[in-house]
Amino acid sequence: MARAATTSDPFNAVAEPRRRQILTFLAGNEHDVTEIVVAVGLDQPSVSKHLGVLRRVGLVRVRRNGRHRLYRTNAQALKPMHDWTESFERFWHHQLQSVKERAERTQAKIDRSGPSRP
Amino acid sequence: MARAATTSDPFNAVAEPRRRQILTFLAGNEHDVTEIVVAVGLDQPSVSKHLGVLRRVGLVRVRRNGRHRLYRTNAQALKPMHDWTESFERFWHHQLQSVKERAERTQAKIDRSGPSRP
DNA sequence: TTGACATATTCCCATATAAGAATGTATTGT
DNA sequence: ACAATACATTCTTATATGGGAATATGTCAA
Repeated sequence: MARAATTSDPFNAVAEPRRRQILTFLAGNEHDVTEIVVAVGLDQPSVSKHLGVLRRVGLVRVRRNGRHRLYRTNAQALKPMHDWTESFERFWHHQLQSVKERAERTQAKIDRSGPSRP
Repeated sequence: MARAATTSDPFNAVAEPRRRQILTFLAGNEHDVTEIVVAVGLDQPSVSKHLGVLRRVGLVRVRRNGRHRLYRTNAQALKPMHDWTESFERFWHHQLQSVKERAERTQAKIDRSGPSRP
């Protein structure tokens, strides 16, 4: 069996680099499909399929305007990912702190050993 | 072609729910493989394979202790994901703000229309 | 050395995709 | 109504897994 469907899991939907690229492009401003095609350098059907995935997991919203469809990133749908990664924040702080302290101890040792000589 | 290899992209490595589960379990405390097997309810070979993926992308570190291998989450490797999602933070704030303002306008309209009646 | 225990690796298979090509479907302008 | 424009969908195919089973590797204890 393979992993959970990209169509139901934001983590999986975002695992595809092109889709991240699209989400970044659509953050802030609406764009129609043709503009997205130009921006990401993929053919139109591929873009439409990626947009379909993003739409099904709620990562983008669509609005119709004549024969154009205007897409934009629904940033709120990324908040769960942000929250999940954030739950590790205190650990990477710990680790960075450890590295820093070790470096300081090492430096102190060097200092105590007196001036370096050729 | 399929997506970027799970072995080279942290986003993709984390797309698998079991691996997220493992990372959460290994955050803060070291655990050997048998403990992980019990914690996530998978068979040992599957766990070892997931750990292999996580190790190759740097999301976990290993330390050998006798015949045991102690794994722990390398939280720092999650920071890029945190940063990426965070770049959308101002947009979801905007959107939440819009929702809030619309609600307030609606409420004001209701208030102006006078007390409700049966 | 032998055996038990802890892990990793390999092989096989079913499934999920992503890209590419071709085709279908609206919607607008004339 | 008709052609053109803008997208979506379907079909096919090559590839990447994830799980299960079996097996290999490594390390400690007696």
